[in-house]
Amino acid sequence: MMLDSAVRVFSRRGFHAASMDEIAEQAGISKPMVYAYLGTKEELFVACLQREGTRLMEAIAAEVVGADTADRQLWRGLRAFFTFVGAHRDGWAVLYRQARAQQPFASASAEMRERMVEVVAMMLGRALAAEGREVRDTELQVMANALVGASESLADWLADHPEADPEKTATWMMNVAWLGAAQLLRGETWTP
Amino acid sequence: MMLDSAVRVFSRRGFHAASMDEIAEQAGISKPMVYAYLGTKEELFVACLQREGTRLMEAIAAEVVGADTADRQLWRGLRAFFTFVGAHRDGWAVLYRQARAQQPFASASAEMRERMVEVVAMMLGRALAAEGREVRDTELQVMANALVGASESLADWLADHPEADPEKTATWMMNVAWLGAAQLLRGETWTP
Amino acid sequence: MMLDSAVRVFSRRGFHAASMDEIAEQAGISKPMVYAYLGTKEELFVACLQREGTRLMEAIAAEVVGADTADRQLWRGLRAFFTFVGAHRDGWAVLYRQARAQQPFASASAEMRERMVEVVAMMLGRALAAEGREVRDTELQVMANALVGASESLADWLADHPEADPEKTATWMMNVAWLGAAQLLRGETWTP
Amino acid sequence: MMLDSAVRVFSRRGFHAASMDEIAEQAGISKPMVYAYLGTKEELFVACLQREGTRLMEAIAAEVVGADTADRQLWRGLRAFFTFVGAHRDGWAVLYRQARAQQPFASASAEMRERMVEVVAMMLGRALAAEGREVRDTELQVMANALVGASESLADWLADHPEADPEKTATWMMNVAWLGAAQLLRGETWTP
DNA sequence: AATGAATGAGGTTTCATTCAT
DNA sequence: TATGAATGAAACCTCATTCAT
Repeated sequence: MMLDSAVRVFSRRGFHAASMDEIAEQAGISKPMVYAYLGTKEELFVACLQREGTRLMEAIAAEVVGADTADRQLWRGLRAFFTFVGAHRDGWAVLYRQARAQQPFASASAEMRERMVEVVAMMLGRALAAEGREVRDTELQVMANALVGASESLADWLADHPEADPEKTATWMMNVAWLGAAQLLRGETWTP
Repeated sequence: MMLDSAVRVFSRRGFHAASMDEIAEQAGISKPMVYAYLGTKEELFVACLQREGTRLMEAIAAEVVGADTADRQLWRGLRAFFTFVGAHRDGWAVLYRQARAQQPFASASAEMRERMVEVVAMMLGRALAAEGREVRDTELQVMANALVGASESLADWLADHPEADPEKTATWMMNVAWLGAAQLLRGETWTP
Repeated sequence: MMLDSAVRVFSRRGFHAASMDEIAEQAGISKPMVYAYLGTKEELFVACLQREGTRLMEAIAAEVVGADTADRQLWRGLRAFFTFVGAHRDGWAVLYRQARAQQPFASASAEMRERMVEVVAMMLGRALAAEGREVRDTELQVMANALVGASESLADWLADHPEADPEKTATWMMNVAWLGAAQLLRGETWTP
Repeated sequence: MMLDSAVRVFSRRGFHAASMDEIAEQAGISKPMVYAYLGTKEELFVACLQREGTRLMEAIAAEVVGADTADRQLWRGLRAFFTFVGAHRDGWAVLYRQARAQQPFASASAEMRERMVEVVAMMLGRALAAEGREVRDTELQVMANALVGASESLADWLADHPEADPEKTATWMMNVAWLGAAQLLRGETWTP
């Protein structure tokens, strides 16, 4: 399928170095077709990004749904995330990294990220509410942001280490996120 | 100065969209001079990256030095980091993001990041040793990676929110990193 | 045709001064087409050289074939050569001259010339053998080299003198080559 | 000296690839000096050409002067020529080759060559007159042209074969020129 | 799930050449 | 046998993008 070829080429070469010629060739069709169906190179990239992004979101949502407590929600979300990234090693992570850096996609990817952060923030918010506590929204945002950033970072690490295990990575991430450095240093651990 | 102009243009446009013409013009000199002094476009970008990277490292190192306990080291490092990023809003964060995505610089920036992660890992390792505990090296790496990732993420956030306060951001980050979500949810906080 | 334009422009301006822009314009197409079909500027020049060289070689070979004695072979070869050069006045001679001087083509053109010299040397060798005589190979080579050089020289002269007659030039060359100055001075002549 | 450096660089790199920077560096002075004393790159090349050309001419003239008969004049001229070329292996031949091919020097080098051809033609003319014979001027020109061309060719050959002996080369050339192929094939030789 | 052929526009890079000292 | 620093101009090459079929 066309988008698959595009994702592959964009990942391998990077947005700029990727040529429409190569993408068309990979897809086994002619360039004008690519333009007819997906439009401009930029639009094509955005299309790739959105498809992959949606898939990721859905994968996570599907997993999180069944959990009740905050920590189990977080855990399942993380596991789904890393599993997805691990399964699309040179798809998602690379594409996403590009999108965040390349000027014309900054907004598109920022928006996606925003959605993600929002979800995490909401999750944390609900957990707080359940404890009868409340936190200013900004703090929640920042906390969520940090969690997302840490996850992205480990996702990159995962994409670069083919031998690494997604589930184990998720566990580590969960520990860092849930317990924090202090507890970890004290020997506490969180296990599913 | 020439590097300043280059940093500015690279940040605004992105590596590829940045033209040597614009950089030269910004610097108030002619293109051949840029080539004479900094070499190729790629070399120029690397030069920018290195200068900013070095400055950042130095800023952090200078602050960390005076701290004794692990948490204070972490705190001071974070504060220095966010202060620096806040002061160079469209310098470091953007450049660094680019470097990580753009093919030819992937390795160079990966190396820099590796150094950073290494430092954090070492810090955590020493803290562990002080507690008489020991952890497998990979786990340390992953933990450090997560912390660095979270910080990068907040750095981006900071770069995108001109009104945000670096020191406060650092505090939040410290809380997330040190206490973890669980403690935070319980209402605990870490304060300098 | 594209190669024709290229030959024309290369001849007029010289390899370096010739611009791909001008070649494309002469051919009535756009620059990218030139690159698409013939490749790099260097490759384009080589293509010109080879086409013209092959044509020349074929023209000579076709004529020489029918001759039996050494002098008639030489005569026919020379006639074919000068006729060809006369008919492509600003093609072959100029291109060839360039190739010999321009660094990147030195070896390619040297090779072509070597083939030519080899042919002449072989012809002389056979003539000698027919007379029951034998000569060291180096001497044969040098002699052939001299003949080829003399021919090249007259070819240049012919290219520069539009009014000159190729066949008459061939006759002169034949006389010089076959009889040598001594005989010519004595009033002897060789006629077809 | 400046011209020496220029000759060396032009020979090694070719006119175009030679950079004024390298020439100045070789000469151990600064570029503006080169411009101050020798002018433009083209003028510099012409200056090289003329100096070397003059030296060659003088070397030949000095030798020819003492000879009486035509064949001895020719012989001495040839010997002087090849000796000179042999002694300046990568000076004269390469420079001259370039000059003949590179557009802006075509006329300058043609003129030099014309002088040479003229001298040879005159020599042949005198020899003919001494024999009481007379030939149309054009024929004389063409004959001289052929001789000069053959010599140039062997000069190139000599420049490319460091082990070759100039005097022996001159002898071969003399034989070809004086006796012609027919006599050589019959086993006749000319010896000084 | 058409395409081959064509192009406009732009970018990096390199030098010959010249001021200002 | 002055020079360091600067530049204008131009050349090669590539690619996203579109007609004409």
